[in-house]
Amino acid sequence: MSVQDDLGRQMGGRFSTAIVQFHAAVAERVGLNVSDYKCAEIIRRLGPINPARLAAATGMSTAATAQVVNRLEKAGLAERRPDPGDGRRTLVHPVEQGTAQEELGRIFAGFGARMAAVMEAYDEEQMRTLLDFVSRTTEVLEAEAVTLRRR
Amino acid sequence: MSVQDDLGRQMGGRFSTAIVQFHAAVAERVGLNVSDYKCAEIIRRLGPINPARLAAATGMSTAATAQVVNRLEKAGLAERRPDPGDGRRTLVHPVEQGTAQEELGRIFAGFGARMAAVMEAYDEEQMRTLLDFVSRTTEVLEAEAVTLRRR
DNA sequence: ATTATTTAGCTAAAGTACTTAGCTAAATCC
DNA sequence: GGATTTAGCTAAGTACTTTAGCTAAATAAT
Repeated sequence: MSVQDDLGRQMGGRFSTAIVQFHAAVAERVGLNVSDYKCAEIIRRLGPINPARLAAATGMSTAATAQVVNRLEKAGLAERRPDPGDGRRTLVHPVEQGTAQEELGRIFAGFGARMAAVMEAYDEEQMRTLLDFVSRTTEVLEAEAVTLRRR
Repeated sequence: MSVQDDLGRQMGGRFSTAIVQFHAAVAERVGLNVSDYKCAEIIRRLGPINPARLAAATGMSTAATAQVVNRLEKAGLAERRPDPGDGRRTLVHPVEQGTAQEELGRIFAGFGARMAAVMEAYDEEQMRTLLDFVSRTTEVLEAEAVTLRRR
């Protein structure tokens, strides 16, 4: 039972479950379902984005994405605007102010503080190792997901 | 823009999305929805388990869990048996053989091989750091999820 | 230039999954 | 021995996702 095995087990089971549960709890707290919350995050992260790309990023159909955007507009978290360069296209813009955004800010401030406390245990060198590991693992996960879907 | 910020950003965004997407892809590949797949994993990991605990572990209602177990039984991934000690209780047992399990084995063998390649870059000391980080982060995530739901 | 095709996004209807409510049976309590 | 609690299930209602089909704008073809 090596350290590597421990790590693999932890990553595959409790850790990934914890991530999913945490995001589900955040979404619930803000009054969104998990899909809507995930889309809101992507919109905020990738700036103005068109529905097709949003659909591709989440793996959902474009129809489902349109309905997600409908709900996010109602919730005041996103806004549809016509693409000035192409009349067919729509750009979904993030809306930065509003109660939902403020609540999200508070939640992630609390989470950030706790993670900062965890981080204090590591020096610069170790943090570089952690970042490297997270980056590489992300790439493997993304690549595997694509491979699995492609077949 | 410190290494710590980079890590926080990566963890909050791309990494957690990648985990979710990967598990969704695996589930789809095996012909299950994400909830059913997650339950199957928990059943396999925690051995014979009763529906109430399974519901608590996933955050779903016991009613939804009963329906999940119905589908898993049909899929040949789990089996209900009466608890010998308490006639009210049911124990959900994992079923180890079958095509779905074999497919899962193949998928995780491939994933494991790629992660092993990532791991080669680290020595024992670094892997201990990684395991420590993952464990602590898991605890923070679980605690935060509970706190968010409690209020 | 006008028509045909492709592209982007949307709505509507159908299917699937989760929740709330209510039921049955076994164990425990008095 | 009857009342209450506990565990699990089914059924009906709600919500989200998909498939199918539509409209409008851009591009291609004749």
